[in-house]
Amino acid sequence: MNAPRRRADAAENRARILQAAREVVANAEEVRLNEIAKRAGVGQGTLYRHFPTREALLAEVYRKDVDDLVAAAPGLLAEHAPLPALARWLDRVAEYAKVKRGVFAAVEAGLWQDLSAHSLGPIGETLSTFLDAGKAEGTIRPDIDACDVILLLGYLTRLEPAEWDARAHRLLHVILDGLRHHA
Amino acid sequence: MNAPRRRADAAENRARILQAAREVVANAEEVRLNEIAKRAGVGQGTLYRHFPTREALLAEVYRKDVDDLVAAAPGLLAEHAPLPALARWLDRVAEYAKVKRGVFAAVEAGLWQDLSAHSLGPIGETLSTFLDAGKAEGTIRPDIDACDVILLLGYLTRLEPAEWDARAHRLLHVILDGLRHHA
DNA sequence: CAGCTAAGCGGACACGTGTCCACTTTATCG
DNA sequence: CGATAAAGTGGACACGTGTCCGCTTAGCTG
Repeated sequence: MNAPRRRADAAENRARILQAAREVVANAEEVRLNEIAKRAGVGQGTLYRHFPTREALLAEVYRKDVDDLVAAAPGLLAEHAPLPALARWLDRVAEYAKVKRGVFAAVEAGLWQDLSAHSLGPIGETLSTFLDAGKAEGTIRPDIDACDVILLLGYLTRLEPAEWDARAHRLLHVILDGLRHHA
Repeated sequence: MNAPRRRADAAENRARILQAAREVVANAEEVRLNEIAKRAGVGQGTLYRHFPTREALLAEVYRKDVDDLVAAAPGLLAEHAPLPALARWLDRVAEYAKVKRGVFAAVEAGLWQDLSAHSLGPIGETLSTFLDAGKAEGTIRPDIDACDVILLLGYLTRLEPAEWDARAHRLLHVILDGLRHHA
């Protein structure tokens, strides 16, 4: 972590790539890696060196959004019972996914890589918080974990914009009902 | 449907492509369209003319499997109440998805195209049968449709083989619980 | 300050997908 | 049977992703 050898220019390149990525994401609908590289004035090799996959890049670009989402969790848990709190939080997640479709897909994919590495990542951790609270209370079935929920939430990725309003919210409720522990 | 003009050789090409596709799917893990074209002795253009997307091709290759799945539905509905019948059918679907992962993804994607075209396709129709029976009985919530269920089922596509046994069945139950109508 | 070493660079390349269009073939019709 | 129109063909091409490797250059070392 502490200052690997040649950080000066490498870090600058990394920053430039990120900057370029933000611009491209903001302006264009399509996010093409080589375009980002060109705009940042670096070769693809450099881009891929800093961000091994497209998901890694997008995840970094939107790290702040994820942080905001994560930060909202404790407040919800303090004010509501676990299940309603989770419902509200997922509403926020879904809202976000609606606006930033492509990004959400990327984040989800990245998240999936985290899971392979036996790390839940910030989103997974947050989900676990809700789930644990619900399990302790006895309202959430004890046999599921954050990974399961993420799997189910994946539908948000595939939902066409046109179908969004009609289905997203309702399906969230279906999932929440499924998570409920029927004593 | 009845004999468009130049069917003779075109149909033969189509058959050869299908034949080649079956061989490739059976032998290789990777399914590359251009390999199929080469093996069939046709150009890519011809392949894409007959099957506009990779899903269309795969769907045709596995049409029989889908038919089998669809054919199993009436029997289940005759012997069981709607919800348990659906549970068993989804078990079969999941079982199939486990063995033929790539295929399932392709079928799902194709199915999604059907839905865009306002046609449910055979799988969608079958699901609707179960859902309608359950709604009539009052055990399935009335506000969901086949499309919703397919959306939720999408997790099967993303599930890693290693995780399969641990999660697939359980998540099926979570979904079924979510579909249940709590009066 | 000069020389060294490896971290870092960047673009050429390989690969798969899907599109396009000039050419070929075949069914029909006079 | 020969002309014709259009259905069909096939491969070249454009594009995006991701990899690879020889060259550059920053930062240490004496």
